[in-house]
Amino acid sequence: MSSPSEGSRQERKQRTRQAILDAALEIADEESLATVSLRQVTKQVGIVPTAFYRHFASIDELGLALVDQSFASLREMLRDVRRTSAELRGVIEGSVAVLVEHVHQRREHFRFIARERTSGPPVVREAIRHELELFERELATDLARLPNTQAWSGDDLRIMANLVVTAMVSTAEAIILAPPNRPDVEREIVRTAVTQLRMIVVGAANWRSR
Amino acid sequence: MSSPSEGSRQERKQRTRQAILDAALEIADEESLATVSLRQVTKQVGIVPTAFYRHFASIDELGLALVDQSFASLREMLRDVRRTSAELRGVIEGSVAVLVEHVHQRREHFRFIARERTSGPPVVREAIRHELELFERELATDLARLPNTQAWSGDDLRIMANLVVTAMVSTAEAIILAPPNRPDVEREIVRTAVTQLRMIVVGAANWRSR
DNA sequence: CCTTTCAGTGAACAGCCGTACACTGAAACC
DNA sequence: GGTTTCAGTGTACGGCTGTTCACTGAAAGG
Repeated sequence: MSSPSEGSRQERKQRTRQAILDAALEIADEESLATVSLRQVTKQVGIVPTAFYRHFASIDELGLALVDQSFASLREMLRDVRRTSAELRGVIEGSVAVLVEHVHQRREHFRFIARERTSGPPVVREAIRHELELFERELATDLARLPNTQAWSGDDLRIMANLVVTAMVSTAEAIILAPPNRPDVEREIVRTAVTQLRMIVVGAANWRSR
Repeated sequence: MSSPSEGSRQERKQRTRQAILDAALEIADEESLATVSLRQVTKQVGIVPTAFYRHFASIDELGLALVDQSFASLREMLRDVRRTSAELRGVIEGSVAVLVEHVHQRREHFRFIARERTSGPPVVREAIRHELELFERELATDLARLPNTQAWSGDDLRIMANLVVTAMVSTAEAIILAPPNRPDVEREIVRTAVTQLRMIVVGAANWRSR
């Protein structure tokens, strides 16, 4: 009559799995994935420590699952950037606005990537590095559609994409770090990001045409 | 006759303190400062765990001391950049070369900053953020001496310095991550860094003069 | 020379860590 | 309806964690 929860067995398993991922993400947010213990996570979920192994073989594997989910958020953002860029002028302003919106919506995912990229378990670090490289390539194809970039080499597009990604990761970090409910601080960050993107775009164009 | 080691009492204390810092830096390099335990460190130094407290009140305090030493390395680099930039043409190439050299020489310090900036204990994170801000300001005054920047606002100089620091931190990370004894890979990183700095400098100049 | 200082010692503590193993009981299957 | 599957349970283990406290013995100071 009264099940411990709704749904079929595999639905319930999936829900527990997601609860573990959410709990780990939340705990890791305080310091880093390296400080997340299996026991903390399971306690927060409300299951016994050993039940963890029904879902993941190790914390590393859990970390890789978090990488997947975090990059899903990142790609969602890229889709939004493409959609809004097609509509109207002000590509740079629009893109930064989308970035800001997504960082707020999926704050923990963006912070996870920024953080574990340099500090996580080696496997996780490697996975993030790889995903970021793919992401850069995707961005490079978008940049190729900008005006004044038709004659560029693939190399130069990749270099520019790398710089843009670096600057945007840094912008995301700044937004995350900023105190909440301070629209003035955030507007300043946006202004900096927009200016930096302009420097990059205009600079790349002028440098190439020489 | 045979002392446990040379030197006066406070000299020996200073040497032990440095040994603790070195050991912590080495252990943190594997994952992060958050995974460094007092017992690991003291074991590596060859002293008993409780002796740690004769030098630091906590791991956090040790972390702050590491921030100091790491930024000393960073400032040493900036001094070298200034010295070589004054001599000759090719400011960008010269500066990147200096960066590469210093990253190799003080690899663990650079990695420590890049890593703990986002993942360390909150106090350490905050200290690094603050030091990086000072560093950016220092760099901004240097950038003001470049050609075509006389008319710039302080704001724009700061924004540009921020972008340069971001790009150089990213370059340092790439060098550290690169497999050793692969001059081809490293040359590619240098080429990317130089191109990116050119994009920034040329772009900033052109954008401003409009 | 006698006293004070203090870096390093060593035992003991309570608490958390990952993981092993045998188990239960309800859902899924035939 | 009887059997199988399997998410979650409960106990137990050795090992590592930070921190306490009283101590030793050599260097520093009067």
